[in-house]
Amino acid sequence: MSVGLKVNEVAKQFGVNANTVRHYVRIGLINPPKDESGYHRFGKNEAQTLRFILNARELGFTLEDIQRLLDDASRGESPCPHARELIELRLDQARNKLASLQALVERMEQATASWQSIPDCEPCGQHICHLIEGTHHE
Amino acid sequence: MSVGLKVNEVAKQFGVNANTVRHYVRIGLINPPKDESGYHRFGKNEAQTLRFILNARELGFTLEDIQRLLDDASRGESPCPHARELIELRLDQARNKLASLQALVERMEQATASWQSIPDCEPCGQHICHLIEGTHHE
DNA sequence: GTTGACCTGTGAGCGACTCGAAGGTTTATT
DNA sequence: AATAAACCTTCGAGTCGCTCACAGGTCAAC
Repeated sequence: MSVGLKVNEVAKQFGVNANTVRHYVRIGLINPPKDESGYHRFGKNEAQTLRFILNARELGFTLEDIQRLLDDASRGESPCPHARELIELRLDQARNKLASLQALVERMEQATASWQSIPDCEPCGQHICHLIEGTHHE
Repeated sequence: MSVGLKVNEVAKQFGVNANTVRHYVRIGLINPPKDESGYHRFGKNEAQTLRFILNARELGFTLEDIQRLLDDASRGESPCPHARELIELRLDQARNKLASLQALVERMEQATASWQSIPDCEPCGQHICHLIEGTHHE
């Protein structure tokens, strides 16, 4: 029976940066055993945990959320109730972020569009950059 | 002639957190002179700089960008060319972020919708959370 | 003269990595 | 057998734009 994959191997298999995997190990999301040389070895359980982490990350859970779900599962409890609560919260936050980002992009687009017809300013002491200071957004 | 406003006063006037103003002072975006008691005093120039910073921030410039624009202006050069370059870059980045955030929100919405009809799983050792692991997104 | 409200500078914390340094291990080549 | 290349380890620090906390100085009112 094989001892499992090393960090670079498992990272390559899942298509993520090896440093990302090390980060998850560092903060305790995954606890791969070490071989006699001190190398982390990812067996079936650890690979499953990593896959879970990457799936959850794709769904907008924070690493702290994921830690909590893993803790639930390791205590033999169903993580589903927390998963439902947490994704509700993260979805709400993501929608807020999305709205403010959309507003930002619109402001930026309006600014660049209006700047097309404005020449560069020469320093006059009255303003720092009339492009920026002349852009009004309420 | 007045020596100018103190941090809390200028922050209140512009509707920002005093700590934010202190942060800008700390990283050198604003350099308000100090009075005999060591208190930062914001006169007309400093207030103008703060207004510029807040305007530029609203347009998606990073603080480093803003520093650069202020440096241009203080060297007597027009910051406009850099402003045009930088907003192009930041707009591009904001659009990319927007797209990935939109995709995230869609994944989250699909997941929560599909979870409505799925009961909580009991721990079975086969999976960590079938809600999350059963959610497939390509 | 003391209370309370302000101010100062500094350090640390947020989130999720990402990079670098310093050093140990393994593999391949000479 | 020596050595070089390519891996691995831990740990610390950097990213961004704040935000908060700490320890202490200043000032106006009572």
